[in-house]
Amino acid sequence: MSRPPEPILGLPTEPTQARRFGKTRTAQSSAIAEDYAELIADLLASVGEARPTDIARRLGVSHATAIKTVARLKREGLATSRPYRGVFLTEAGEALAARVKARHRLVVDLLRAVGVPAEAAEQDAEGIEHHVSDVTLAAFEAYLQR
Amino acid sequence: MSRPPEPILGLPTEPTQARRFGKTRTAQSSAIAEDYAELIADLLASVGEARPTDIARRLGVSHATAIKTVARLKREGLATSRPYRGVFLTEAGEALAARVKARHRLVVDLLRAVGVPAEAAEQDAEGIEHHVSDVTLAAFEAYLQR
DNA sequence: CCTGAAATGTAGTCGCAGCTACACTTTCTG
DNA sequence: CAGAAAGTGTAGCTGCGACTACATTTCAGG
Ligand SMILES: [Mn+2]
Ligand SMILES: [Mn+2]
Ligand SMILES: [Mn+2]
Ligand SMILES: [Mn+2]
Repeated sequence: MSRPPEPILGLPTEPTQARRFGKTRTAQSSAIAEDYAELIADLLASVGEARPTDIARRLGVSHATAIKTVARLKREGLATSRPYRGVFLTEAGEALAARVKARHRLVVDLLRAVGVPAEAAEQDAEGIEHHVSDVTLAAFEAYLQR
Repeated sequence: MSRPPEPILGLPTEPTQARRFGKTRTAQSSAIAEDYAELIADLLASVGEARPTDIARRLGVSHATAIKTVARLKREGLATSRPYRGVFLTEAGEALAARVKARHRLVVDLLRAVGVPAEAAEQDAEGIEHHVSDVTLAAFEAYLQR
């Protein structure tokens, strides 16, 4: 007979903590897809096309890396592309990009609102955004409208 | 002759954006080490030892994964361990754990302060914490003392 | 309209973080 | 104190995201 999960002083319960870390890992694995979707949408909107080289330069990675990751987006139904013809977003990809872009803005705004300097806010938001849940996002929105 | 880097409407300049994404990638690669250090310190403080199985259960990963990652921490000079004898932190590891723990608390407190519900704050902080720079952290602290 | 530069694609390698399976050691317990 | 249970370690596999090197295709200037 195994002992019942005895809670430890100050620490969350074991399954609770495991679930939290697990969700964080999941969020992390979608982070790159989110950034690609957002960036591709931005490029399509501002310059009319999203070429692998441009994506790569903006992300600071090699073009080979960008191309491989775009292949993953295609596998996941977020993007389309044909050889030598640039990258586009599917409906799902555009929807993701829109959500991600709105969230990005909100996170930056919240950081600015609590006194974080502009460049730090932009920098940190790039990572933070991927870990902000809908509940938290709603709280940010409420806070900003107060 | 290559065209001068013409800025694009609404988008950050190319090198700026690349630098931001790069820093985010770097932060991400230290995230796991940070969580391990914090957790090992917590276990040592609360139950007196940090066994691979406990670490694994708390993180929600297999014990094999925990052991491999601890090996990486040892390589990086953050932890020590001997076969079948549990894991300990080096001075560097303890210093990291202390910083990480303080930052974790501050992030949760900030989220709570702007109206994020308790569980969402705890959950999201687990990922957010790894992307909060010192500048942002200072701003959080100032805000909380307003 | 040719040709060289730029972009694109592909192959192969690496480290990390996950997993399962299995072997071995330590600890607990009847 | 012997055997069972629990913990530990190792091997081998996967996918991802990064890289370099090289081959191929497109495209723009002369
Ligand atoms: Mn981002
Ligand atoms: Mn973003
Ligand atoms: Mn964390
Ligand atoms: Mn933490």
